[in-house]
Amino acid sequence: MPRIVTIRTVAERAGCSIATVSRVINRSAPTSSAVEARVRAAVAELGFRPSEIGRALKTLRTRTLGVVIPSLTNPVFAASVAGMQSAARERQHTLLLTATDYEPGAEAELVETLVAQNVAGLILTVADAAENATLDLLEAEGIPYVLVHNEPTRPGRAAVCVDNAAATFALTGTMIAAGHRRIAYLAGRFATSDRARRRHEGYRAAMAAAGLEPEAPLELDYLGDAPSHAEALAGLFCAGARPTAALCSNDLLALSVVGALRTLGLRVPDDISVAGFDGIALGGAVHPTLATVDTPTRLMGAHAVAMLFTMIEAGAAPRVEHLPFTLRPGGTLAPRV
Amino acid sequence: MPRIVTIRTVAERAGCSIATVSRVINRSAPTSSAVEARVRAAVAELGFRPSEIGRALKTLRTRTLGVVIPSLTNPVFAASVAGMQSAARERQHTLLLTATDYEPGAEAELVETLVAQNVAGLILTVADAAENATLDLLEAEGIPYVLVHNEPTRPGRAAVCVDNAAATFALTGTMIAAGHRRIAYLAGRFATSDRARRRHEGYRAAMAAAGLEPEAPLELDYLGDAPSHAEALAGLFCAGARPTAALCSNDLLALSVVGALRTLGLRVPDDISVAGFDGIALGGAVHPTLATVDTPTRLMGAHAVAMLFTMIEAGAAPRVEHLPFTLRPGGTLAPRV
DNA sequence: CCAGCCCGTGAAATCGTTTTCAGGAACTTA
DNA sequence: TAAGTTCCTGAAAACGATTTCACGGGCTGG
Repeated sequence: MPRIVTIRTVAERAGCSIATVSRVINRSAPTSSAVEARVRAAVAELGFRPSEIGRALKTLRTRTLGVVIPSLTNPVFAASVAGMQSAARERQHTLLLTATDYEPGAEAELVETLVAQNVAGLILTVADAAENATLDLLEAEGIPYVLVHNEPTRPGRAAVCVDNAAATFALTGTMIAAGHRRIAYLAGRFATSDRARRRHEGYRAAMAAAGLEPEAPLELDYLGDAPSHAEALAGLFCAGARPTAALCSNDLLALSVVGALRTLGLRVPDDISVAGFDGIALGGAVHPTLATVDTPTRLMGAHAVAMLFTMIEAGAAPRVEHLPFTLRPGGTLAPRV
Repeated sequence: MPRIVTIRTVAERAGCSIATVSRVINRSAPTSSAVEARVRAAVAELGFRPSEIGRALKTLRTRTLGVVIPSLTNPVFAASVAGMQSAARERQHTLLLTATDYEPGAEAELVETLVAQNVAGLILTVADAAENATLDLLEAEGIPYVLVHNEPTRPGRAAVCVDNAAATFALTGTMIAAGHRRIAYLAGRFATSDRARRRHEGYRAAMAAAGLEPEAPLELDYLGDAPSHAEALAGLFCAGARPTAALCSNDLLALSVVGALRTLGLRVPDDISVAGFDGIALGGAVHPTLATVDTPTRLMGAHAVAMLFTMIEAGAAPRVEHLPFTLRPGGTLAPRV
């Protein structure tokens, strides 16, 4: 029994045409105050709210933004979506949310779905922004989009992100300054994603700048069961000449690594220092607190929406916006004595 | 430059009427294999995808589910939305996601927005399911909805939840069995929400059943800064005869409480045992691991979607589905020696 | 061989809006 | 008073799909 009160109902009640009702509602043209009052009264009495669908069909524009992220389970993405949601709401828009769940082919399919819904624009975090047929398609169709977390190398792609390389460069520098020489690099399942690559580059650059030998990255599934992590880490950290510190490519991984090291009988940070990346809230709630790079995740989502609107409304050209990161000291990172 | 290829373009290309194209696409009526082949070819060549808007306007039904939650920042809600998303995707639907950010009046407004988009149904977590004008409105309009996390007392409201009272009853029982007699109850900002109330009831019932005196609940903002929590807890736990255990109404709060107690110089669990509620993933990543009630959050989201579909498609009557919880032992809860 | 059926197809109505176009009333100005 | 403005309003045409209705051709059965 959906939607029985349409603009026609209102028009009858107010004794005018539907065109006039539309004009009153959207203030799209001047109306006499008498008519306007009658229309407003009718709207209120009937509880009328214009159908977004009817409106969208005519204008071919919806008040909806499409979102594609890998997963909501990762607090980083959850936080940025939260930022998008509140920024969108301020502008009377809603989010059509989809997640790939790390399924490779899903990106293209989800974008297609969203485009079929005539979203006003898209915000997405993709595996690789460089060679991405889906993004090419959006550009070909002229549908505005903004990337979040991705750092596109190719010009012409709009994005909101932090400078991942600079951030790991700085973080690695802090660890080196604390006296660490052998710093392991532990990567999550994102080893193939563009941002993970950039982070790794920053690590290598910092090591090289200090005249140190970068370690080969060790790839781990984050938030996989801790036992498996312990096993994977045993080889590296239970050897004679082991690293004194571990740089993890994200916070979830870092928290898991701290736990795994503990089960191996290694103390953090006494035996091994650990640092993460992202700055998720819970990093500050654990003990010892997690040393990490604090990235303004929620803000990134909000800025992405803002940027998308400048593109939609003002036709602004795509650009890359770098948001500032800060190093967050934490108990897991101690000077090497 | 949106959407240049419509069903009409396809019809011309295939040399048939738009009605036939529609029939082929939806298999809504038999077509000759020759025509069908031509239409499919045209669809493929043109990359045609039917406009959800056009379709929705005619049928007055969208392939979209509206979601209203308090916040994405809480991993509990993020996880249940993740479950909804994947369940919806299996059924070729997408989520229109909104969050109230704990703003009191927002619920009604968001639901109105979603209804204006002609969502097929709604899934929501509200502050109070008992006396809720918004839900009454949905029922009056005949729009199907399912609550998640809420435990409606009034019959006729569909919901997927755990038995919060039974769960805290069990958890409190475990603590009592471990020898604790004075068990503090710490509540989050949800003190007013129906599920928080149910949890508190379970605690009180368990205490009463054991012939113990329930403590007055202490209300805290969760994930507020730890210092403020330490301050708030100091009075209770630095007294002479202090509780030996604290039951927290959710995991985020519990993690924060553990940290706050630590800053007060109290050891967990040696001096004070702590337990949470929800079973968020990170509870297992911290040390000591968090004792808690494990609730199938993601599953709840998925089940909510499933239930919603039975209501939409089969016209099933609203019902309350209780999902099982399990007590998850953890290092924060130790026997009192 | 003819009547009757079934099957595939197209024309047209419809969904709820926005928007263009034209017309009528009121008012100003010569 | 006539002509020219200005303003407000309504009729009607979109937008892109689904769906009803009717029709024509090829069957089948008597």
